[in-house]
Amino acid sequence: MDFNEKQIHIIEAAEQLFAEQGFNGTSVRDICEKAGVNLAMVSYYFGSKEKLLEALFAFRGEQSKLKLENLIQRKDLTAMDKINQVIDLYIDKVTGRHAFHRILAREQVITHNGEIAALILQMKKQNQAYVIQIIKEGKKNGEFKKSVDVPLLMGTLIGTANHLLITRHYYRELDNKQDMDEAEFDLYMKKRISQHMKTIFKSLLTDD
Amino acid sequence: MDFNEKQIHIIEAAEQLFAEQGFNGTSVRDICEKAGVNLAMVSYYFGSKEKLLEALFAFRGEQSKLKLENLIQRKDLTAMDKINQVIDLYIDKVTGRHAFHRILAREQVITHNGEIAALILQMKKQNQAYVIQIIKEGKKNGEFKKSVDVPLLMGTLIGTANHLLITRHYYRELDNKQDMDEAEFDLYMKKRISQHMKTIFKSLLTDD
Amino acid sequence: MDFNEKQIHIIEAAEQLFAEQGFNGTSVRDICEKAGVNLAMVSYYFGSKEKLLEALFAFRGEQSKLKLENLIQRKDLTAMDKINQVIDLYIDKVTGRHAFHRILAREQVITHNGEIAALILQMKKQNQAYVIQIIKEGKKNGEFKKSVDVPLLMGTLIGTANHLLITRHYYRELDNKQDMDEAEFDLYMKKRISQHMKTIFKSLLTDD
Amino acid sequence: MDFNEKQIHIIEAAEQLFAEQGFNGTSVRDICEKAGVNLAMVSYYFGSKEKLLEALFAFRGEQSKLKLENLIQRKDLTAMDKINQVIDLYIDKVTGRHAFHRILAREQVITHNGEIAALILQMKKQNQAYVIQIIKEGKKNGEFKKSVDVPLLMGTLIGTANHLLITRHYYRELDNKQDMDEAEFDLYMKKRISQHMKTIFKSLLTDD
DNA sequence: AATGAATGAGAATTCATTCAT
DNA sequence: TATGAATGAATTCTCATTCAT
Repeated sequence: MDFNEKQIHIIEAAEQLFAEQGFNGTSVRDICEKAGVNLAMVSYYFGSKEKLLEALFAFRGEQSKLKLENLIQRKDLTAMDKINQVIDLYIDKVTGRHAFHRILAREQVITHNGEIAALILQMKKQNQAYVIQIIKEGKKNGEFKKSVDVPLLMGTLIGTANHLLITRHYYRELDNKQDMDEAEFDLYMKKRISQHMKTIFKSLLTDD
Repeated sequence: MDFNEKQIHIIEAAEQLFAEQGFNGTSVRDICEKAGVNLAMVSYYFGSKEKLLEALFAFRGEQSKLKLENLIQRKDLTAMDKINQVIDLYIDKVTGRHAFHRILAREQVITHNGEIAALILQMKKQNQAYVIQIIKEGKKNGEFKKSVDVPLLMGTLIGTANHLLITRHYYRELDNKQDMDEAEFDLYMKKRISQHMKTIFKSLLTDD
Repeated sequence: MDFNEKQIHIIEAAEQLFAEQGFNGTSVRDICEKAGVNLAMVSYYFGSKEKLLEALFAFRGEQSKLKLENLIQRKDLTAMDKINQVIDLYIDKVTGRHAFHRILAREQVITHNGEIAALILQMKKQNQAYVIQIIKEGKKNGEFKKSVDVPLLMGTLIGTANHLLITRHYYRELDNKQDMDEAEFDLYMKKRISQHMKTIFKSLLTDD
Repeated sequence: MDFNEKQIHIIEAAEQLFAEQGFNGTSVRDICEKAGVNLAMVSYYFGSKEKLLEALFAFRGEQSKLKLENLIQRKDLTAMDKINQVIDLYIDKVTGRHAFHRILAREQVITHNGEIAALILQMKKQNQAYVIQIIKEGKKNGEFKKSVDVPLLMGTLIGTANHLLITRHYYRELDNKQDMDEAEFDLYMKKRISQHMKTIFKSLLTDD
């Protein structure tokens, strides 16, 4: 779990490429070229391409939980505020420059690797626990009325954000936004998705 | 667009494997072995592995629109009924034995192929048009009150259904359902997802 | 040695392609497409691709000797006239639309096939015999003085004509004739080669 | 243009095989077996079979010009001597163990590759320039009288030498030299061709 | 007499990985 | 610690040919 600078550099190159081209669509040569390191370095540092993927998951998984942990403990926010921040946090992760979540969206590929599956499961459990806690809190103080299927709700958030991100180029055409530049359109979609998810969460959690 | 029996057989074998292992993770050898045909048949019938994927999209795309078309014209259903049926129709497609939609969920891989991207865009446009029509109808007759971002709502349906399907094995563990057999658990998840999506749609479309 | 219309049609298609792309560079599929016949026809009619080449040699070899035979018997021409006509006849064959001689120029490929080698040898012997006869005649009547290595002289004619034909596009650039159209340039080269070869033959056969 | 020992070894193996069997008739497997290297080495070192051919042309092309350059500058030789040496130099190249010129004789195959065509054109231009210079020199000092089509004369030298080399086995039979061993016959042919070409050049360049 | 379907063998190339240095 | 060279296995695709009809 301790990666040196060069290893991190390789992991980040791999992350980009895996997100863009998939695991099988990315060659070790591609990764090393992008990272500007010798072809043998992946095997040397990680043992194999598959182990590099594991390293990537271990590396990014580590970083993920911190923000949620902090969020949950804040006293100055309502439960709804927190939920909204969770939403934006997820959307940020999915749309952000770290391509990790785009890789997660293709988990199938990875399913065969027990090591990785375990990491993902653990991450999901933890995140879910945080959200459940927020909702519990909201119910206790009367903000939230209804009961809700939290795991599915989290799946909705992740699934929707991922899907819309991956297929955003279709929305560009469907909405006739071809004149926007890439960055502008990404921001536009991000806000739109955020708004949409918040509406959903609010509907499901409150009486209106 | 006219495929003979053998071609369809190969397409179906490919569909399964592409869904399970991704396009790049599936070799022509795999496909031919699964289909029980000679290794050269993919090239012979489709020209290349990529063209086989195109054929798959052309083949399944064709079949998809019919059901929605029929649904929309029924006079005996309320708009909400129709929406609920649309939801079940999608979930059926995603969870059904035709693995086509699981492949769609990895559209990135495919994006580089203009032929396929065009097919998908067209399909999406059409499906969206149907749903918009249902919602319009619902508004007109007073069933639906609120305005809603239909493209994102469709994305929510597809994204959520896909994601939950793909990651369903996590829910097995999260919910302690390890004792259910595969089929039973799939049915359970299907119902749960359906319920969940219907709740979301209802919340967004009506005043409760 | 009796070919029906369809067989001749295939042979002619093959002739063109073999000349342009070589024997190994031409697929049976190419030939059948060019000839507009079913892919199985080459095997059906000729047994194999190699046998098709044999058939081509047998077919064109047959046609070749007639003109020389006629030429030799004419009484109205001097030996020098006849030699000059032999030169033009060869150049015509090499530059003409029948690509047969362009294939001959790549005999190496073919050398392994005894059947074909025998055909070529026989053809060469015969043609040489004709030329030797003309030269004998010329010496007898005092036209030609010198002795000459006839086989090599024939080789010079064929080798030069073939080589210049094959590499004629280089001469286009070397001579700055890029503005001439294909046909015009071919005619220009043909005349130039003819003139050149006649000068050589005259030098070698007469006292000037 | 800088090849290591192993690359040169592969190039030389390829050279032999391309000369014997043509480019299309030679598989990468053949080349690697002959060179005693791993099958993947051709791709590894040259990128592709086609690029290997380019490398071969670049490699041999480089070596070719040096000898002519030296020859032209010698003060102890008459122009005729130099011409005769040019002839022998070409015949040596064509008959020598370096199979490069036998490949050149099949230039058609290669024509589609612009890289190679350019290399050949440049080589031809240069060689021609050298010969033109020798002839100019000869005319200036009164050795040569007549004007001559130098490009065609060079074509005659190359075309004839190539053709006679390629078809030398026919001459074995035509001349009843079946009892000579391979090396002896090659030497015999070489001398004969040399004599023949010198006679032609002398006839065309001088008054007798 | 003719052909569409099928196939086994072989083609070139790419891949992840290893190893001597 | 780092790497250039090397490689065996696997990849997709093309090929000439066969065969049932």
